[in-house]
Amino acid sequence: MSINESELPEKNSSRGRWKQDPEGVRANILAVALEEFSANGLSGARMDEIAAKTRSSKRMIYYYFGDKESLYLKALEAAYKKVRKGEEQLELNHLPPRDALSRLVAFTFDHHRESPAFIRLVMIENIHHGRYLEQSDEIKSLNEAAISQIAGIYAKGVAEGVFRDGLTPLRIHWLISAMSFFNVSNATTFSMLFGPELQSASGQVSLKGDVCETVMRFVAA
Amino acid sequence: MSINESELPEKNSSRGRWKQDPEGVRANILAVALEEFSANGLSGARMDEIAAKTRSSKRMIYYYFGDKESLYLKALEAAYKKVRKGEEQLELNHLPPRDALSRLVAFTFDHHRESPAFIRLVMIENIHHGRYLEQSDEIKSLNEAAISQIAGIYAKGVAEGVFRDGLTPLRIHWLISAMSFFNVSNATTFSMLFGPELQSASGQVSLKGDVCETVMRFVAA
DNA sequence: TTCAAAATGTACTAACCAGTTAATTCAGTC
DNA sequence: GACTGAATTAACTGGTTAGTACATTTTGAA
Repeated sequence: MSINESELPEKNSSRGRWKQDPEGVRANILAVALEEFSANGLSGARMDEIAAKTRSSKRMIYYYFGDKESLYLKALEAAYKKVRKGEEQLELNHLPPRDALSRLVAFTFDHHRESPAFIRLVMIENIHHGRYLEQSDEIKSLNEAAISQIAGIYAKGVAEGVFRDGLTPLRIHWLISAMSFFNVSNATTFSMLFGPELQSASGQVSLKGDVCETVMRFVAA
Repeated sequence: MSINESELPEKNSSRGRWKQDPEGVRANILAVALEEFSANGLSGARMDEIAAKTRSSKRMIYYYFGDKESLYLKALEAAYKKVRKGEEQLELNHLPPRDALSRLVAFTFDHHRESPAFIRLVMIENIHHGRYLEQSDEIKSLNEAAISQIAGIYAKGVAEGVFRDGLTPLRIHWLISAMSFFNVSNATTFSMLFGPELQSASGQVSLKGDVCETVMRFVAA
C-alpha cells in the first residue's frame, strides 16, 4: 500500500544533531496533509494537527508549501497522481470488447473503493465548486486516457455488432463513474437510511455485479 | 462610540418598535443557516455570517438553537423534510409498471437537480461520517416510502413479466439514486475534467434519457 | 577553515470566531 | 399603567489557529 513511508530514523532529538532530507520531509508532509484534509476538509483540517503527525514541524510546512491553501492544492494533486498511477496498470486491448468493458467496470468499482481518501477529496473539492482543482492544469491533463480507453473498446464493440451505435465514450464513462463513486461517497448516509446490507462484504460483491450488469445492458446492441 | 441613530435597512432601528414573531425568526434563521452550511460546510460556515444574513441577530441564534452544531442538525433536518415533502406529490400507482418506473426515474433526476443545497448537505454529512444524521431519528423514519413505492412497481412488473425476477427494490433505488445524485454532486469536477457538455441544457436532457434507459434496461426481463 | 545558503527548531502574535454578559424593549395581564 | 416573562440588542471574552520572527544547525563549496 503506502510505498513511500521512508523510515527516517527517529524524530530528531531537540539537542542532538539532525540529518537533512528535504524530499523525505516534503513527501511526509504531503502524505499527512492528504490524510488530514481528506478526513476534515479544508477549513476543518488544523495545521497544528498536521504538523504534529508529521516527522517535522509546522515551520517546515510553511517553509515548503507557503500556506494552508497551497498545501491543500498540492495534496489534491498528489492524490490525483497516485490514483492515475494505479489506473495505468490495466491492459485491455487484447480482450474482446465485452470482456474488456466488463473488466474495466469491475476494476473501476474496486479501485474507487480502495481510494476513499481520494474520493473524499473530490467530494470536498466539489463542495468548494472546484476552486482549487481549477488552478491545477496538471490534473486536467491526466484525464484524456480514461476516455480514449473506452473509446477504443466501444468502437470495436460497435464494429463487431455487440454494442449499439449512437453512444459516446463520455456518457459510458459517466455511467461507470457515477455508480463507482456514489458507492463510496454516499456509503455512510445510504447505510444509515436504508440499512447496511449493500455495504457488507457480500453486498458489495452483488453490487459490483449489478454495476457491471448495468453497464453491459446499457451498451448492449 | 456614539449612540446609534443610523438606519439599518431591513432591520428594526433601535429606536423604533419591533414586532414579535418567534416562528418567523426561527424559520428565517433556519433558511439562512441551511444556505450557509450548504455553501461552506459545518466548519466553514461562520456564525457571524449567518447572523448577518438573518433578519435578527447572533444572540437570537443561540437563544433558539443553543450552539452551532445544533443549528446544523436542525438545518439538516429541515432540508430532508423539505425534499421529502416534494416527493410526496408523485402518484404512480395507476400506471403500468414500465411507465411508472420511467416516470419515477425522471422525477428523481429532476428533483435532485432542483435541490442542490440538499445534495451538498448530504455530501457534507458523508464527509462527517454521518455524525449528525445519526442523531436524528426523525430523518431515518422518512425513507421507507421511497423503497416501498419501488417495491410496488417492481412486484407488479415481475408479475406481468416485463421485469426480470431476482432483484430487490433497494438495489433499484440505489441505482436511481447513484446516477441522480452524482449528476449534481460531481457536476463541477466532472465538467472541469471532461468538459461541460453533459451539464449544458441539452446535455442534461440526453443524460436524463440515458439514466431512464439505464434503469429500464437493468430491470428489463 | 570559512562562509553563505539551505534547512530546522522555538516561541510568539495577531486575527478570528464560537459563545456570553448584561442591559433593553416588547406583548399580554391585572 | 405597572408588572412579568419572552424577545432582542450591542459589546465583550477567552480560547483557538493560521502564520511569523528569529535563532540555530547543517551542508557544500571555496
